[in-house]
Amino acid sequence: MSSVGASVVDVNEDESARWMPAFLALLRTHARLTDLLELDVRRIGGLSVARFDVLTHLDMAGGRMGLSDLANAIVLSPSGLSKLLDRMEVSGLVERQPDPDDARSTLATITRHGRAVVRKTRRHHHAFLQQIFGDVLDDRDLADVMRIMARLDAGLPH
Amino acid sequence: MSSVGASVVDVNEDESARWMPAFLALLRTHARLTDLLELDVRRIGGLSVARFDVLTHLDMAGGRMGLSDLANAIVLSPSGLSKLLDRMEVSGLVERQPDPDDARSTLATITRHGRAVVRKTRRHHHAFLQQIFGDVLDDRDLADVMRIMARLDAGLPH
DNA sequence: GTCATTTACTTGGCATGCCAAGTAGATGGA
DNA sequence: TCCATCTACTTGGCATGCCAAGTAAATGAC
Repeated sequence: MSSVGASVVDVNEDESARWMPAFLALLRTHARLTDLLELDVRRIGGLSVARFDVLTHLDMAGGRMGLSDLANAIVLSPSGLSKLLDRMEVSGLVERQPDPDDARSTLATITRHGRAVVRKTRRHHHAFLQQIFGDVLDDRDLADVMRIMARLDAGLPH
Repeated sequence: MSSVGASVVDVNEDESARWMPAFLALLRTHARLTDLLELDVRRIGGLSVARFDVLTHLDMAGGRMGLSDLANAIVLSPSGLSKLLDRMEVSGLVERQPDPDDARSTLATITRHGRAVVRKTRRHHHAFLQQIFGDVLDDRDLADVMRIMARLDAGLPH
């Protein structure tokens, strides 16, 4: 699923950086969290997160989207999406249709089966998220998360 | 590199969960952070994070480790490590040697080249981490991160 | 001592992803 | 109108990962 990575674990030969424990905790907890989310989504309807993302966006968009928009929405390269849709078509989750307005473009369409699976998955998954994130943190925690993430974001290049 | 995933972005059809913004901020910032770390490691010496992890652990362990221990240390499946080492041998970063104490076991050994690359990478990478994480957060932020991650950890199944 | 288990890897097969290159249709300017 | 460019995808090739199955060696129970 995902690894914490020792990219930094043993880097402090010289000075034991004071921020290292917090950084490692962040990586580790995030890894555990996302692993669980991945497993949860997979458990409910057999979807990978990538497939779930595609179906979620299609469903929210009314059932169909242009591939470019879709790739952009789920942060996936065009080639990655192309191959993902190939596999999802085999699974009967989506279909491709030519765009009547632009012959270069292709529309991805969610199937009845795909819609049923994603809606079921979404219901259960949301409940799971509530349980392992929402119920655990209080308002102060949430505010702190927002503040810290904002500071990190602001400090990041670009 | 990595995607935030819409796994939860659009899940709140009914109630807009109050924790959603914090959760999304956590995912997004973590994704940006790890993408940058990946790029940084790659830029310095051409290593992927997986390769860097292997070399780091080997170097710290004095140059050689049993494959099982190594796989465990970097949180990688045995088959994943086996294939990773195949590729790293081709690149001249590591070598395999039979374990004199147990014919089932294999030792991974870092090469001179591997050692040079990982040490150079480590120096630069640590400085980068200091810059985008250590310099940005103050002691209160770090304490908050630790507290929140601990709460989440405690609430996670298992 | 012998055989069922366990342990340690390797391989084959599949899922994901990315980049580079190729194909085809759409567009803008001369 | 015609061609250089763009835009939208698809393909081929490679890197990572995981699981299931296969091979070999070490261990443990009798």
